[in-house]
Amino acid sequence: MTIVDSPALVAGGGCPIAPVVDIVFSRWTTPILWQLNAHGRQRFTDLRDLVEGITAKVLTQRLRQLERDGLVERTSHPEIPPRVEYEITELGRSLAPVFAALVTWSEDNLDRVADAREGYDTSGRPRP
Amino acid sequence: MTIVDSPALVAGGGCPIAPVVDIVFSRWTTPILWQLNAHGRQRFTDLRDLVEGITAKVLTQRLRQLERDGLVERTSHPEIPPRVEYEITELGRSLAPVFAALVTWSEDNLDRVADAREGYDTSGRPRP
DNA sequence: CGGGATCCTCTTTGATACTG
DNA sequence: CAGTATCAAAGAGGATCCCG
Repeated sequence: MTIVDSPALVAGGGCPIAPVVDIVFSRWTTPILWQLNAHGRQRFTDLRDLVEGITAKVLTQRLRQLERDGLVERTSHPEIPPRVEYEITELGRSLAPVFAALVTWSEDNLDRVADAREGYDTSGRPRP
Repeated sequence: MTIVDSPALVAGGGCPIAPVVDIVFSRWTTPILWQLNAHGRQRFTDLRDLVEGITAKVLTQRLRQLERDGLVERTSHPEIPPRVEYEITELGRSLAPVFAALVTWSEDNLDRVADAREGYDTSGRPRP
């Protein structure tokens, strides 16, 4: 069994991109990758400050997951006090085209979503 | 206040693509859009069967959200028994390049993620 | 048939305290 | 500093029943 026919994909409703979505777009992973890509190698605390709103506990969880998936590399310096640095990997950087496509779509269509929401909230709600 | 400086984005850790991620990659939305795009207009029950694993309640919630965001259009036929059809909109189809980028990335890199996971689980776990 | 309402479970998250 | 442990809170999701 490979990653593409894992239970996660089957649970994804028969959608070919369900695995990537699980890997790249689970909660907090996008901001973490974005900040690591924008600011380079970061210490744990500095990264926590860059990713606004995240707690240390959750940041640790997400970094472990990203490290396991090969998108982020962890470097521990055996010093006192301890120093741990995180860096985006080449595999992580290979997501750049995906992120670029999302930026483009945002610029072109985010205001259309806002319009749709306004119309829906005003008068478009489902009628039976 | 526009959609791009909404609380959701601020909570997204200062990441420019956080709004799109909220809209497009919340749970189940990708499989739903994928199936609607692949199979065209669908009745509620048929769509539920296409999206494996989803319950009627959750499908309704997600469809409401997608309709509000303008990605899906709902058509209700006042008959007995009732008939409701869902269809992807032009705005929804404009996501095609994003989805295509994800397919490409999957084909090129999903096995690398699998390798990274195996290495991590075998011997790569964080050492203090 | 397409849901809405209700109840209940279970995972995720937050807050706080503690340690090598 | 960079976590881990623990407990409490919250929200998502499932199961079931009912209605137009």
